Amino acid sequence: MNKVSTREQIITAADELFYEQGFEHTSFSDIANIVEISRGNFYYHFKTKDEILAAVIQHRVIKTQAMLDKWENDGDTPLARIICFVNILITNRSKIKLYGCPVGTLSNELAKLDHQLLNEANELFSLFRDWLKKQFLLLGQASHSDSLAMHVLAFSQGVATLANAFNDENFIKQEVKRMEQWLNDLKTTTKV
Amino acid sequence: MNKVSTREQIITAADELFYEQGFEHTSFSDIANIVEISRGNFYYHFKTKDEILAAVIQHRVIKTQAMLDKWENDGDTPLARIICFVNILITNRSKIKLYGCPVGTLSNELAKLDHQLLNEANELFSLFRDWLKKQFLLLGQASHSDSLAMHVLAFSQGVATLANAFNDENFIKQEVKRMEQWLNDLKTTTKV
DNA sequence: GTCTATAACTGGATAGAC
DNA sequence: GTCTATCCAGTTATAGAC
Repeated sequence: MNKVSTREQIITAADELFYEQGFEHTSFSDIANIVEISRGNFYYHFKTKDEILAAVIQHRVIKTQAMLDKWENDGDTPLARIICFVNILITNRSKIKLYGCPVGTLSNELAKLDHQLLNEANELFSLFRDWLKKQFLLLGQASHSDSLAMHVLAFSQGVATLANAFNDENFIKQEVKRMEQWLNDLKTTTKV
Repeated sequence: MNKVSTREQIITAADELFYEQGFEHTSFSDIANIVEISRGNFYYHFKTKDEILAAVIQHRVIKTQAMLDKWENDGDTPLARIICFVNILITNRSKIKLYGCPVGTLSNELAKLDHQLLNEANELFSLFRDWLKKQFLLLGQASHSDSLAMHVLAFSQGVATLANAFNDENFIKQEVKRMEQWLNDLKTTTKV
């Protein structure tokens, strides 16, 4: 069992708190309390709050890329892989119900703060978008692969937002079923 | 030309700032600067920040109800009325691109703050949900009118979130077209 | 109803001892 | 690498003059 570095502990704690409480609402004390270090020590590892945010985003990018790579292997067909994506809504439903989607909510918070790291945060969306686009290309939807990728991404965002607002996990299941049906229909038609 | 009361001016300014900057990020000074009153005077009108938030939500509820009533009159058929709803995305696209949906983003922010007025904010979602449900009932979709209402609501949320993240107004137009097509198809089939 | 002054507190950030 | 002590700016909120 390796010892986890303080820096890593800070990133993990901040990652979670930024999701659950929002970036701005999370203070250095909040993070320091979880990691059980003093606020002063904090500054040895990160000089500014933005530095922590940058590290958290970087951490999420790496985790996301690893997840996409895993789906790439797990799914036998492009359709199966897209359904892997759709199913994260089910897997993460209890947290989504409480806090929404980690990607969408951070992106929106930073947009309202007019924060300089907004573009970096939106990179997470691009990872999903490009990956989905690739799958739709393989599905033979060459002419509108990007449009379909955006549609599936928008679907996931809408479901997360409403599941959060109405505190409703069942709604997630219902909509995922609808989306799977739509994806299956897509295979057999060429409708835009 | 009637003089607008200071109280009303505060509510209008707060309404806008909460949308553009978020609730927590907006300070009393921000609002006071716009209304051009001192921070001290502020407390004559509202004792706490939560009181302003409550007034802003109440204000939005009234505006929303008026808008729904207007659509009720403007649209000749239930389908036309639902399309009125979908088209707010087009009408408000420039602001949505910058700040997302005012309903969804406030709801999510308050959820993360674990704020006591979260339920009041979510009432805005319920207004739309119930109104849409009514239209789908009239469309003859008795058995899943609520599920369809939620689907259309989720659609609007997803589109707003992605339009904001990717700074893309065109995406809004594209998805609205897709939704209108889907609504038209719904009339002729009984597919869930 | 509006103002100034100020209290009470919290947040991010620094300096320097250990 | 970790700590305590401290600074400074910004925020909510109050008291009291005009």
